[in-house]
Amino acid sequence: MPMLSEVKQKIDVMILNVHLSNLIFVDLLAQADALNIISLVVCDEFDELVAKKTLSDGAYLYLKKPFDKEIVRYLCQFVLSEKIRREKVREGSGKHKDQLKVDDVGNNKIIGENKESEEKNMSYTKEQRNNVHEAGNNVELSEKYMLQRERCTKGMKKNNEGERHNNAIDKVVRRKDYREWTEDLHARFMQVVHQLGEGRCYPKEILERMSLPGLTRMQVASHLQNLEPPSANLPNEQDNDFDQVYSDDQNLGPPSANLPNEQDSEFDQVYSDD
DNA sequence: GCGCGTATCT
DNA sequence: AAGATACGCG
Repeated sequence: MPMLSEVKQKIDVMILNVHLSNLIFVDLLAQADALNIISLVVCDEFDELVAKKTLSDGAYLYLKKPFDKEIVRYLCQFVLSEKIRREKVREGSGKHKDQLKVDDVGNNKIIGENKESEEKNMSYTKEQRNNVHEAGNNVELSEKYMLQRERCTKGMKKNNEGERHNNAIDKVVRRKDYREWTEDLHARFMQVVHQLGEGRCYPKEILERMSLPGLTRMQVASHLQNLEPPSANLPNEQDNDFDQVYSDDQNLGPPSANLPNEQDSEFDQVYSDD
């Protein structure tokens, strides 16, 4: 473990050969995970429970021996793709949502869309990339030999000591679906907001008027929050006596100095898309 | 306990 | 940056 963190050159991958009789390597896995080192665990037996434990402890793949050379070839591609994925996540190359897509287990989708960042650091050829893609989609292969770690660990709420009966009940706590506000969705949202007017732009009503199946009030609220520019508050129409005091750059005069029709246009400004 | 606004987290 | 979550308040 000290070696992992003290070695100067960055370690990309750690391959761990283990026996089921000896499971004390979990700390090592955790250490590697903390250092963002990709860990492969190799074992000569397949035990699903151990495999899952291993994966949840930070391993990226669990492999049963023996495996042929072809697997090894795919293996480096798996590692490579994971490495790229992590890099992208780390530098948050935002904008492109590929990275955050909540893939389910086993579908190691390869990011092929982004052009620059990968070209820069890596030097693999295009055909290699295609092979990677192939490997990622080769479900049969991956199911036969390995179990892949599920991403997006999270979603467990207050999993406190209230319940000692840890068994099949808690199952898989799925992360709440990530709501992506597409153009259409946003447009619909804006339409409803305008339709409601500044008087009652409350999440609940917006939610109801949008009438979309999976949408939650929280999501609407969150989106609404992002919409508002920091200093402008909306739910007032004309009875804002003291609000204007806090706006610094305009309306230096008393509140009564407002032009009668300026409020509407101001509202439009606030909510018009850039 | 819900719905809201706001702050903070990922 | 875009959403999710936490939290306090009425």
